[in-house]
Amino acid sequence: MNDESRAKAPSNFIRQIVDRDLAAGKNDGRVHTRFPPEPNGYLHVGHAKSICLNFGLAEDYGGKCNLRFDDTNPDKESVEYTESIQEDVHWLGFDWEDRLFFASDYFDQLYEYAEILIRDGKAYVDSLTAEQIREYRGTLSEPGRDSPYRDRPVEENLDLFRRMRAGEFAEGEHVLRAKIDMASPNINMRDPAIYRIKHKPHHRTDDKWCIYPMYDYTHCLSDAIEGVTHSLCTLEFEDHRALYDWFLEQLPVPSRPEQTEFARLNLDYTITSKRKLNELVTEGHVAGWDDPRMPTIIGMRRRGFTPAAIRDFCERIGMTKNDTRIDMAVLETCTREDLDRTAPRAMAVLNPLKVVIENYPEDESETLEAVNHPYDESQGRRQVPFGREIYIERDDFMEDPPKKFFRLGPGREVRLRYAYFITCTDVIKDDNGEVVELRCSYDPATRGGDAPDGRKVKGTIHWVSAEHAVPAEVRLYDRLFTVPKPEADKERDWKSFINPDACVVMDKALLEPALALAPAEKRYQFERLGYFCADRKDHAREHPVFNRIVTLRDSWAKANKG
RNA sequence: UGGGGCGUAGCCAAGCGGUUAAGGCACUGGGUUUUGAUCCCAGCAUUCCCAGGUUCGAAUCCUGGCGCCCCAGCCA
Repeated sequence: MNDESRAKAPSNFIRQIVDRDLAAGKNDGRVHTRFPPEPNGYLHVGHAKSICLNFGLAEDYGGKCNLRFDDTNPDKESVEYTESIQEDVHWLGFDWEDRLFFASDYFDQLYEYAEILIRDGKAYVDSLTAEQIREYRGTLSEPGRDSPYRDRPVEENLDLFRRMRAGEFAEGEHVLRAKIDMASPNINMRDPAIYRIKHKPHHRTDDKWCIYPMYDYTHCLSDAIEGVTHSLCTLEFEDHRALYDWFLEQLPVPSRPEQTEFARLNLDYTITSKRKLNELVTEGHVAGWDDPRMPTIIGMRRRGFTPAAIRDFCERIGMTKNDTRIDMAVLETCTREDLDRTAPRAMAVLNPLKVVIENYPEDESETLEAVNHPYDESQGRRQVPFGREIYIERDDFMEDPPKKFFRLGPGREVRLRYAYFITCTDVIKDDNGEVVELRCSYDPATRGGDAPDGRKVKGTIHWVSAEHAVPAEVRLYDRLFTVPKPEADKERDWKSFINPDACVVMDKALLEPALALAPAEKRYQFERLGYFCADRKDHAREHPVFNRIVTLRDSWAKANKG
């Protein structure tokens, strides 16, 4: 991976906390984080923010970051997801070395801890139904009531809990609860469930267990077991911190991690909810988790976004507790900046219009030299074939152009990039009055693109040689939704805002020959159009397929809008 | 209505009692250019949710409002 030297991330409130802890000599000067996904879906940009935070922090402070799967719910989890998540984290440029962990690795220890809680009178087996537990819990403004089973003797609790583990009960029959405070204003402290019965095989422990620990109980203990110092999570867990601390205080844990919360990422014109992304996939609104319209890591990768751009993006958006939404332009800028530096240039015509250069000798062709990158000489040069018949972009011709249109029009002269000046001499139309072909003349003295007499042209357009061009499919991607906050509308279903034009297929596109040789996932700038990436699944020598990652900035289009 | 958070420009975000209130994105002008790209240069908050108060001095401290987000899974 081309990594360059990664600049140290700007400071933020979390780094200030780490600095303060270090200065106070906390944790023996260790900084240890973890990225803890549940393997119940694919990772998305929101996760990228967390990954960059956790791994980036460890990197910058000479610490460590674990990858730990929070796999406590076999109903939703699978190995498919554990594998894709590992691939995505690696692709983003981070490495957990030998620290790949699973919460399920700790099931034995977690069970022992639960027995300790029971013996200490701090947990009990409740036999209320789920429905009843909900009723007993109270509401936001009223306290809950104690379960009638709350004061079961320790021995009975122990016996019941062991029989739960042994599989003697059906799902829902009993649940192990922490005994805290049913009147707590913090609902999470009203005797939360810590173990529930699930007669389901687990993707790692198979059928060893039929009781599974809950998130709140598992997470803090897993952090403590791993020696995590700074447990970073999103804002919705802020209320859970009291519980996180409670378990750590009750149990003889080997270390004392501290939870800090930050705001999750909201990106305009897309969604970052695993549940909703899953819905898009299962209902067929997109072609899969890796659909280039998806804000999943795998989708963004397929679209062509680079790891460096995504990392840069995560740095630029900041790290605070503010509930924010980020303008898509930030991601686009990061992507353009990275690709402008790195992507070789090439010419492709998306919507071809034939041009015949009438004074160019028949049955002849030649080869012209083009640079692969305007300011990175090391990318070298290439030969581009040229001939009497070429194709240009339809948008680069106007029959009755305004004064400021610096492209082709009847009688106008433009430069063909790396080639010649041409002048449009005639416009050929079909029966419907549609322009089907242009007749032009060229100036042989302008070979390479400069006029010896010093005359200038305002415009330079791209082109491909008709004889040599390679047909291709080019997919133009755009934002997934038509509105910035598809989830915000109370009346309309968020799915009704799916952008029908988020993928426009140009199946008559023509490439300069060099492009057909591109390997999958190779990125280019198609001059004057944007950045494109050879599709990692569908691209082939015989049938090139390119995805548009992002357009070039286009001040002409902008000036003509509205 | 109980609890937990948040509020600095169109969007992010520094700021931690004394600064002309950083920086980025977006936007607007101008220059360079064989990509209407890139690059360069300039502009863009007399004011920090509001109102009081403390202070020689407040975005920063205090008090009271207002607005927004999260929590009532045997999900994470």
